[in-house]
Amino acid sequence: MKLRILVVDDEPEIIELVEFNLKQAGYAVTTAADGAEALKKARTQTPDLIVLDVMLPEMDGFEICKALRLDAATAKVPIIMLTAKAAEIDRVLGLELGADDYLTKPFSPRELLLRVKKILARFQTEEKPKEQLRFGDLLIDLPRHIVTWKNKPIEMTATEFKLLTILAQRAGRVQSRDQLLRDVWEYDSLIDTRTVDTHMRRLREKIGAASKHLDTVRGVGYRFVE
Amino acid sequence: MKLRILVVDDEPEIIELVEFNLKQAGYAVTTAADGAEALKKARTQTPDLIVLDVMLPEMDGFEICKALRLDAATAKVPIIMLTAKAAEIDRVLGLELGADDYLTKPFSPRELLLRVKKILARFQTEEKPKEQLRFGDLLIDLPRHIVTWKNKPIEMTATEFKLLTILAQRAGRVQSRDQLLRDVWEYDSLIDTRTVDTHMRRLREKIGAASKHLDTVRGVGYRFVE
DNA sequence: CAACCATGTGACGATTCGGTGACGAAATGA
DNA sequence: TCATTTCGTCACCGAATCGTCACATGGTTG
Repeated sequence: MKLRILVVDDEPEIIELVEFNLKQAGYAVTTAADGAEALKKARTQTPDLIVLDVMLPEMDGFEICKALRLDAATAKVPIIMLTAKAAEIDRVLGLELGADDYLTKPFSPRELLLRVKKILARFQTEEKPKEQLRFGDLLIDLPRHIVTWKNKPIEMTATEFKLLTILAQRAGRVQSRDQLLRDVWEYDSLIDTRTVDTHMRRLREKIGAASKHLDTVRGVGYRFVE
Repeated sequence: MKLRILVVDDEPEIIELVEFNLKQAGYAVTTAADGAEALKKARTQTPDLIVLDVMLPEMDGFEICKALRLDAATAKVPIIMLTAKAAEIDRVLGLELGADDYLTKPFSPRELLLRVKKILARFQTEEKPKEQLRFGDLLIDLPRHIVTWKNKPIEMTATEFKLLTILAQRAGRVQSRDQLLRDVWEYDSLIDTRTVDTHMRRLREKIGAASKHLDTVRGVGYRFVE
């Protein structure tokens, strides 16, 4: 499925340039020449990204941006602003507006593409955290704070649960002891890194057969294997 | 590591001026006087940025630009075009060429430096370090801390993994033993440089056929060849 | 060819690393 | 309050890994 991009600008040449390049790169592009059209298309087509010029007749880019954010249907769509003045950058990225990136004119098509890719990559991978993690017979239920093995509950402490969860959420990726200390214990560890080992041991003990998922990578850290 | 800039122009005065200023600013500069030379150097030296004059004998800047884009090895290098005519700007930044910025002659050295910095900053920050390195049948997965050859995992120790990774990330460039000690062992090595040899040997042993990628450069160090 | 130097190789002792059980402190809960 | 659970640290052990050495090998130089 192609990613959809809405381009908002009133200058036909810019529109043409941007549209051509984005289409070339495999995106589905729709365009709008003014604020009213932009808002309407944003709501009806739910694009994955909006490229928005600041300088527009009637409703300017700032206003459109604000309006987009206020509408629940479009509030979360990433926006890249096009601006002629470097001085406007602060306002563009400011809190009230919340654009996700900006480009100052003149910009090269390649530059635009880089930004588009970067922003889309960021938003695309930002999947909402799953409520349940399942690996074979092992089930981790985050909201319920329950772990089961073959449907049989496994008792464990809060720290152990968090440790297991963090590892499972990054299944496959090796986590160093320092990393784990930061993420599980949160405050910058005044804690001995060996503490992680002890908790891993207790965790392994409790989850029994499921401990086959918990891998030690000597000299590096621990890893959850699927 | 200094950023490398290739300057392409046929007028010696311009070359000299640009080269002096860029070097002053801490860049590594190489120059080319015509299209053929430019293409060759662009491919062999993999500069981080190319400053390209439009007006050149034989092959003009537009053609060179196009040729650079068509070659995978140079397609992603940002280009700043130098042009005498403001009227050419559209073409320079336009669809078919895709230069990343332009300067109209005459330009001041400060102006050039500003552009160079701007462009380099943009493209430099976009590059995220790769999570996977693939060379033929050899795959190095950094976050997973796994190396495979023809999809078959290769066991190795943490040090060996780091050594291989560092070499692979700098594929093609020879690394001295001292360099490797610094980067792999991190602290300023109280360690014998011959230790590197031993680890290279163990590494080669373990990765078997893939060791064809590991080159010894007599008298200098080791190199990862693609 | 001979001497020399850089690198490959195998072996070995030293060190590091992770698993483990134990213990007291801290937190929890009745 | 007291009993119980959970936590962080420690000491110890076996095993994996490391750094170094001595020697072999092979390329280079005169």
